[in-house]
Amino acid sequence: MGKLTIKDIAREAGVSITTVSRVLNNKEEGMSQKTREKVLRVMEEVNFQPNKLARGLVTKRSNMLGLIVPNISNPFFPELCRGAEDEANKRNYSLIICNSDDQSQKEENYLRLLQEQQVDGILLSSKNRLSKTSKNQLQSGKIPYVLFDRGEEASNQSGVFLDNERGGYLAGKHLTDLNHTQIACMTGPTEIQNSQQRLLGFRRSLKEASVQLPQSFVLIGDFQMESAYRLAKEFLQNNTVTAIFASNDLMACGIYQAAHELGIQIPDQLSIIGFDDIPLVTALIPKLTTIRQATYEMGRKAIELLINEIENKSSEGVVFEPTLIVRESTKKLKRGVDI
Amino acid sequence: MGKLTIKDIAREAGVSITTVSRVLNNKEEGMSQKTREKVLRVMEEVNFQPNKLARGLVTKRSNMLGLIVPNISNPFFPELCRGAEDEANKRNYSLIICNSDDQSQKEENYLRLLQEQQVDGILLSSKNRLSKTSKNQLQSGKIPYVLFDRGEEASNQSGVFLDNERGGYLAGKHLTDLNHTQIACMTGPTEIQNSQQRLLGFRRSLKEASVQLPQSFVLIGDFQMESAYRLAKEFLQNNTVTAIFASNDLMACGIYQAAHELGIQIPDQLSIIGFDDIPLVTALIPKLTTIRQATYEMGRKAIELLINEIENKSSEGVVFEPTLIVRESTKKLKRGVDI
DNA sequence: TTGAAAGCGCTAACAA
DNA sequence: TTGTTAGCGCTTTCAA
Repeated sequence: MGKLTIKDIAREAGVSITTVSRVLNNKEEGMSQKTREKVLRVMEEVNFQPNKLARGLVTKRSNMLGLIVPNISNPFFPELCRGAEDEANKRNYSLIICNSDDQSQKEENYLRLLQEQQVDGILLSSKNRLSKTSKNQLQSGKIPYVLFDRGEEASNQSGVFLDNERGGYLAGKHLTDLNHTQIACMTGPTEIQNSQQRLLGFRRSLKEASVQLPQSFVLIGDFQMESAYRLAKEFLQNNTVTAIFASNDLMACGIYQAAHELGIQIPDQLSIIGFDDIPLVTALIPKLTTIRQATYEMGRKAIELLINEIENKSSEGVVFEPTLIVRESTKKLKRGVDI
Repeated sequence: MGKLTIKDIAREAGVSITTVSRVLNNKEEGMSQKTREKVLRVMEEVNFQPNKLARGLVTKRSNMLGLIVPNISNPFFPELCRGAEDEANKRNYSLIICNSDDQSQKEENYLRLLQEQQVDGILLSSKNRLSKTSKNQLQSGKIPYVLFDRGEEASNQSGVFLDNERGGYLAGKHLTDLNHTQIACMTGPTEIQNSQQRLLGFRRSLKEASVQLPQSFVLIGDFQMESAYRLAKEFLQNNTVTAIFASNDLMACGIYQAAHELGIQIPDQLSIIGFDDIPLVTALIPKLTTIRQATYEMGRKAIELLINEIENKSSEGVVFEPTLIVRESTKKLKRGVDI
């Protein structure tokens, strides 16, 4: 026998398919308790599993959501996905996860695919501004979507973002509060807004403390460990700083390696502060001081917004505040000390 | 206007819906080039997106696959998911990802949910043996599935596994080859078969080298960093060993912490070898020597098997071989040295 | 309180 | 080479 349908249940229970459909959807009104129980019993007996595709075809609701991340292997995203999945599941939605590798081409393909799969909404963490094609794709489909992790200025589009400027500011302030005056900064790719914002905030805090940030102390990284290692190694061989702010934790790891190989002690000779607070960062020795994003919560919230938008058509953005997590990789300098 | 359907395309192009369906499905036979082009043009113009739910309803193929992992936040799994997603996408399938937290209850719920969503197959990484309910669920639905990462003895069920015994053996052999004779081992939970297998192989290698493994040197961990730290700290305060094998990298991280706090130098006073080779492990100082699983490739292969099973009904298991990755956390002892 | 019937958007015989 | 028609499994008027 193939899969059972409501027809089979109806026949077995001696009622019409309408009635079966009614108990399936918990329609309270108008139905004798007896009938309902009879149907339920039959369903139970045969372990009936309604076909959601068929339902979706008529209700225009698939109860599926798309989630596009740059790369799930980037340790920043699993937590986010987890938050998203938990919230989605709680609200009876399933999550289709896609990796765009920050390529517009892939992003656009997935956007189209997801719409063909009739997802009810899309959660999108796109590199930067949406490509025109992506935007068209999204809007022509009239599909609710919320953006995550990257800003879209002056948009009425709902989204979940971090106050990156504030994060950069906190990092810089922490360092200047510890009396550091010779500070370098490793940013992410310049075309990514998040990088820019973090650098901006960082600059602001240094300025407040009257600390200079020479242009040559701003290293342009790419958010990866490997290149951060190389950049840092070269930089540290030729320059003297007492602290570095890495725009994300992965790059901070690379800096650890470089310092280690050069025999530079953290935090005694060099303070390092990261950004993100990815889980494994507590495994570093010494433990990394960093700026935390509430990643799980952001994933959860993003889904919440998305579902609200789907169900009520209401829509608003949320900006999360980063927090400073002081661990062991930053150290207070005696006032006026230069190494 | 609502979403466009093949009806609209048919009307616009002045053909029947059958014809539209035909070009949609690239049916070569019988259709003038002119008609095909006309239809394609119309589709192009309005950016037509066929409804896959409707198609699935008739073809009995949703082109969706379910992937159940214990927890995507465990750094072992993102790589796997990535491999799975890439392969799925290449073959035109989408992936619904679910976190079971190793709870049978959640696993069963997801299994049911996925079947109701009409996924074409399921990739399942279950804690241990499948619960009876899960098994029933899977079999009553007649849904193709492949198991991942954990064994199911004497089953004709296809799956993708690692030779964990061999991995444990390699770890032990590496240590004895380096002349270590006082060795401890931190395992995962005893009820997880993988743990057992790794320990078994480890024991075998020590035996071959005539090295004792006292019962008190076998620490039962839980694959987490935190408890590994606590276990290791207590153990290292009261015992003298020159090497520890951690059954996964996360626990190795915890041991690093403990050693660090006790002032024990790695690898000079203590060699550590891990298991898995999760990405961030190269960020540890010194870099961790470990047993590598080809995680991405396993994810890819698992999807390949699953799709084969779906499409050809053929089915076979694959066992991957672990490899030893020597980095900096293990050190050769002079023969006959005891500390 | 219940059921008959239409139809969601698509595919697949079968006919022409 | 093309079209007509009957469903896929479900929900939803509308009628009884």
